[in-house]
Amino acid sequence: MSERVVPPAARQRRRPTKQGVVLSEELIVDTALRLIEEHGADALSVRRLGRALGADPSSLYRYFRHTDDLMLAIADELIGRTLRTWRPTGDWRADLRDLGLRMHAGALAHPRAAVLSSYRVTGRTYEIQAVETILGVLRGAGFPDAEAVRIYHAFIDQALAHGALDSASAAMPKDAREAEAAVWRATYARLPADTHPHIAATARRLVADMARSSYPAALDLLLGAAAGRLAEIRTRSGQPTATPDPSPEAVT
Amino acid sequence: MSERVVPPAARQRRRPTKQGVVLSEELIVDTALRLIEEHGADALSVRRLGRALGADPSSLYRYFRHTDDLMLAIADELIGRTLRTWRPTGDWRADLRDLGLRMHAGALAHPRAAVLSSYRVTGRTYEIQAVETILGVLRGAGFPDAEAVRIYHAFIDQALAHGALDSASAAMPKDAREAEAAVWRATYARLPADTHPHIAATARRLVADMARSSYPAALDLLLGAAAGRLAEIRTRSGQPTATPDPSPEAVT
DNA sequence: CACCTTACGACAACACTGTTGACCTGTTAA
DNA sequence: TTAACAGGTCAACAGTGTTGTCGTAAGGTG
Repeated sequence: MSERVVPPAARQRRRPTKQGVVLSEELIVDTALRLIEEHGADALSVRRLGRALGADPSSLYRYFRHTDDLMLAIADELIGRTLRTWRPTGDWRADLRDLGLRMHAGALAHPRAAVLSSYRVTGRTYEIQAVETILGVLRGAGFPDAEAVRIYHAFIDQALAHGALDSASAAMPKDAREAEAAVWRATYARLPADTHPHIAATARRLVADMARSSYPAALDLLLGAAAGRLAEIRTRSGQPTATPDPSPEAVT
Repeated sequence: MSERVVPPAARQRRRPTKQGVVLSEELIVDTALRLIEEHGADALSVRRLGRALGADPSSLYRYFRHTDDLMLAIADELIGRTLRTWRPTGDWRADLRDLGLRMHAGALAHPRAAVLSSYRVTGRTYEIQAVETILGVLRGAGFPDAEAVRIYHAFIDQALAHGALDSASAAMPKDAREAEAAVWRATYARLPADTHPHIAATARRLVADMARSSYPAALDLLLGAAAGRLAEIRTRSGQPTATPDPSPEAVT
């Protein structure tokens, strides 16, 4: 097989497709994202993507070794898009909160890509850029290196894990998703108080609350804990903790 | 089609398979779990499962409407197994910590099943039992209903999300997992300080820290925040926050 | 014990999936 | 002008979930 995929830099013979399209890694990724967005998560298959591009499915294997590779490229593009819409203000807590929410929203906009990429390390440019940026925010805020790394890890894992969780339900076929909602209403909301007193007592709240994502609350929790650590560190290191921390613990 | 699946209670004609196996919902679920565990996540397909059971694939559709149904049954069995090994002591914080860690461990023990079941609501017996139990612990500890529901939601989502995240990497084929680790060492640990100062400064810590799960830390964070809320609630409601919480809200 | 009903396992087919080896042709460098 | 070869195309393979149809053996009934 020698090597089927040629590194993008070396590409030059840009022969058009039978239908007149000139393929490129970029065009493929963009089309894949559009496909996911328009026709749902299950719409992304090599064959469908080929059809959408106006090319034979097997052409894609000249650009990506396998579907997984393509997914990583898509994931990195998503990271890039999120990063580009983010405007840091200098307030580390507000900035990280904003970034976390944007990452989560980005994941929800492309559920299938998010699910796949949550546990993968792409090692591509945008991912590296994101790591560098977040570490920069934390170290800039005054966290010592060990602490910065630990908080970075917690922050990114939380964003990815919740993003994947919420994406996964969003990526389910519509009828399955409706069936889930029906389970809450039909099963949980109707359990008798004598066998399931706690569920019965909280049924209304339960049904309402479970329909929402728990990410924003979890994010604020994490940032709150980090802020606490920072204050502690500042006090200990001589600086007499002056900043009164005006964070408005608002949970959407 | 009338109805292909017969409710388990009504089953009586237990005709054996050509290969002599007598099918049952239970046997199918157990075999599926074994299959997932032994041969990886992709090993679970209707056809493979049929082969492992010694039955025609289509027979399974007499027991489950579609694969999704089967996955829910598997997920519920997993919940049940976790719940059965858990012994509550009456100390809500310790109990929830223990349960969270057990759920996480259970997920890691069956990585492929955990990934698939993390985002689904089964509505089956064990899941209902788990919800009732956790709500009971929280309400027994003195959390008002609204708070109990909110904390329950955060707790369960966190356990599921981290369980799925950590399971997903554990479920990757071995060579892919090694490739990921290599990315950290080969890419991140070698970025020059002039273009990526923050990564370069923390590279060693970063590589070491990213190899571990962030769940235990995240769990303690959550429980700490909940404990803080509880103290606040008690003070406000007149009780001068002294009681060391002896409530034995043990739910079987 | 024989009969009838029907649950349920088996079979074959459908439309789909990712992936690969062989082939052929247009582009480009020499 | 020509030769090399990148890269698009084709056909095929092995797999997937799912369903309509059919035959048969198990069970209740008389």
